[in-house]
Amino acid sequence: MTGTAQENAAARGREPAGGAGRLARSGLSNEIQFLAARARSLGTARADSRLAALDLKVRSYSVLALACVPGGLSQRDLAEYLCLDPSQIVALVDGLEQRGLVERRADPRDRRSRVIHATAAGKNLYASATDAVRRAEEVSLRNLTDGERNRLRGLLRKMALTPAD
Amino acid sequence: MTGTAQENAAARGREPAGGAGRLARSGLSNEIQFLAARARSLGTARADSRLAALDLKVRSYSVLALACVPGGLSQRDLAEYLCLDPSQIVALVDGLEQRGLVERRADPRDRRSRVIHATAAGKNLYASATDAVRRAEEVSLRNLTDGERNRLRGLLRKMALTPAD
DNA sequence: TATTGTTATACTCTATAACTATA
DNA sequence: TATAGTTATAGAGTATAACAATA
Repeated sequence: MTGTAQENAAARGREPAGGAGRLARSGLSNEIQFLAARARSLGTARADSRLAALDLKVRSYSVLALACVPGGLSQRDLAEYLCLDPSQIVALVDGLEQRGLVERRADPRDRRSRVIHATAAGKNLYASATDAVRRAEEVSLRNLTDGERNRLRGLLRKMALTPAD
Repeated sequence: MTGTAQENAAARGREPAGGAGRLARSGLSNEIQFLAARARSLGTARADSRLAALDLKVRSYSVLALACVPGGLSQRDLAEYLCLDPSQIVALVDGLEQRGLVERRADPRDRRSRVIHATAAGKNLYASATDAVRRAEEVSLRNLTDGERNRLRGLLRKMALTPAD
């Protein structure tokens, strides 16, 4: 066997399954935004299926992760970090709070604000959840070396984590 | 003025707006999947707002883009590339077809399949749409050099465009 | 038997506006 | 007057199963 599967398919005069070869030549596949969207779609599906055993999804897992940040974060902060509307945070925090995983604490410096903290149970579940998410991410990144993963992480941080417009 | 805005904020003893500093230290912000999801959220919002003038969204724009690939693609292919269920493609193609932007053609080699082709009007609109999308992407990538953009594109292609599990 | 496109349906997610309590 | 959280509601997106036509 010589050459890649795609080269072999091309040598046989047809595209690989699903016509992925033609996609690779479309303008879309050179758009960083499209690639990020595809990476996200494939990745959340993989993570959701692994988080299901813990009765979590990527969305609730993300809230739990931020609730584990020392000092906690306000619901406003959660909305901003997760690119969700503040009204959507309510149900997510409600669900975790009813399971005893997080709690809303009063902010002594601003009584309008509620600071979300993970409970001990929440931190325990978060530890299991990060393992599940890491295994899912391992699948998504299977074609990248450690060095490539670090470079990709740095570039994405620069793209997605820098101050807004 | 010396130092970054974040350093200045830290020097004043508080976090930058929205507590972004604390986010940067959370485990979440080191997950490539989370960063890809954030990049996608911010990017699609920017692109959608610019595509609105053309009566398109990122989803319909993506279908139009693939319809412009020479030879066209089956609806099954569209679903696979866009990570959507085949049943969702129907309404997207319907909408574009009713506007005369794409057409369903019979596949002579498989009469079950319909090949989606962009019309001349569709190709014209696609040209305007790619400009709009490029301007939106420019905002998302404003902190990256050309070299960094090329590296990011290559890494994302490797991550999101390689054969499935 | 399996696959393509399609329809129908229910479910989740998302966006918007309004309300309350605080600031 | 503005902001944090909340509620209600409508709209958009998504997943599933079933069906007809074709392979």
